[in-house]
Amino acid sequence: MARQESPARHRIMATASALFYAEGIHAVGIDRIIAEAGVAKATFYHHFPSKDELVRAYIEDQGRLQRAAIAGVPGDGPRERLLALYDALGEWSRQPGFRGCMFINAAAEYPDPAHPVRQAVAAQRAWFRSTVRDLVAAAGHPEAERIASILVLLRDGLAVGADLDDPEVLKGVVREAVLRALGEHVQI
Amino acid sequence: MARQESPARHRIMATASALFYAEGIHAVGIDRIIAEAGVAKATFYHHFPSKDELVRAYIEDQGRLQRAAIAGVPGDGPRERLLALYDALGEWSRQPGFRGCMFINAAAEYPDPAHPVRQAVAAQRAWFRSTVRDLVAAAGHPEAERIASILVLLRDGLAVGADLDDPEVLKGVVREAVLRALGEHVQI
DNA sequence: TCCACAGTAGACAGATCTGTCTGGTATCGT
DNA sequence: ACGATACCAGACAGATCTGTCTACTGTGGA
Repeated sequence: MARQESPARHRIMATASALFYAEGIHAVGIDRIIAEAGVAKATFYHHFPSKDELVRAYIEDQGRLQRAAIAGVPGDGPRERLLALYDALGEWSRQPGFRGCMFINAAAEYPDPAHPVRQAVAAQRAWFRSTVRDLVAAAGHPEAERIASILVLLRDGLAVGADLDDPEVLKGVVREAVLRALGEHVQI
Repeated sequence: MARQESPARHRIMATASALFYAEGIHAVGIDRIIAEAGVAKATFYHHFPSKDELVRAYIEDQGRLQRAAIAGVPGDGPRERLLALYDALGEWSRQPGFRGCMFINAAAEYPDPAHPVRQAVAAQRAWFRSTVRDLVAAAGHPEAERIASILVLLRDGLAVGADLDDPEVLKGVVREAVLRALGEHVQI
C-alpha cells in the first residue's frame, strides 16, 4: 500500500512539478526528472505508466493544492472573502519564481481539448469559477454569473500580466477592478 | 535581394506560423515544417540560421500583423476606437481555430525573460499598452496609466478565457468590463 | 525462512530532433 | 557565356527523447 505516499513517488512529483512549472512541460525530459529526483528509471515507470500520466498527476496535484489554498482564505462574510481571495492571488503572483498560472501554461502546450491534461485544467477552472460565483451571489449580487465571468477574467489577466509585465503595478489595479466589478464606486 | 519576400521563405513562415500557433512551438519540429511547406532542408537553413531564429521571426511577424490590424480599427474619436478595438478582439477570440494569444502561449514555452522570443513578446505588449493608454488619455481620462493597466488585464483575460472557457459569453462580459473601467456606469 | 515489493544502476531499442553536407537543377543579371 | 543565387532531394552525424529490460539490493510481513 501507500503507493501514493511512497518517498520515491513524492520526490518524483516534487521534482517534476518544479521543473514543469519553471521550464515548461515539453522542455523537460524524463531523464532530467529522474536524475534530479535521485530515482531509478524503473522506479519512475513503476509509479507512472507514461510521461503523460505524470503530467496529468502534476496538474491534478497542483489543482488540489490551489483549491485547498483558496478554500483556506479567511474573511468575515462573502464580500470580504472575495477581496481576501484576490489579495491572496496578488501575493501569489508576486512570489519569486512566479511564472504565470500553471494551468494556463500547460494548456498552451496541450492544444487538444479532449486531452486529459486539458480536461483537468477545465475542471480546475470550473471549480474556481463556481467558487467565485457563489461568493458573489452570497454577497447579494443578483447578476452573480456575469460578475463571476469578469472576476475570472481578472484572475487570468493577473496571472498573465504578473509574469509578463510588472507584478507590483497589478496588485492595486486588480483590487480596483474587483471593486468596480462588484459595482462599488472606486475613488481613484 | 528579395530574401524577405522569396516564395520559399514565405511558405516556410506561413506553415511554421500555423503549426506553432495550433500545436505549440516545442511540439513542432523542423522536419515537419519543411515537409508541409514543400521546401528542402537546405533551403530552410539558407533562410533561417536556426529554429530559434524562425521562432523569433514568427513572433515578430505576428506582432506586425496584429499592430497593423489594431491600428486599422476604425472609430470616431478615442472612446469609440477603444470600444471598437475591444469588439475586434472579441471577434478575433471567436474565430474558428482560435487558441489563445500567440504571445502568451509562446512566453509559456520560453521561461527566460532574456530570450529573444520573450523580448519580442515584451515589445509587443508594451506597444499594445501604450496604444491603449494613449486612447484612454485622448478620451480625457486623467488616470490613463491605471485604466490602461485594467484594459490590458481584460485583453489577456479575454485571450485566455476564450480559448479555455466559452468565447461567446466573454464578448458581452468584456464590453461591460471595458465600460466599467472607463468609469461609465453600466446598466446590467 | 521466504516471498513480494520497492528500490538502484544502467544498457538498450527505436524514434525524433537540430543542424551539416553533398550534389544537382534552374533562373537571372552582367 | 558565366557566375551568383535560389532551390530541391536526401544522406548523415550527434544528441536527446520515451519506454523496456536485465540484474541486483534491502526490507517487512506471513
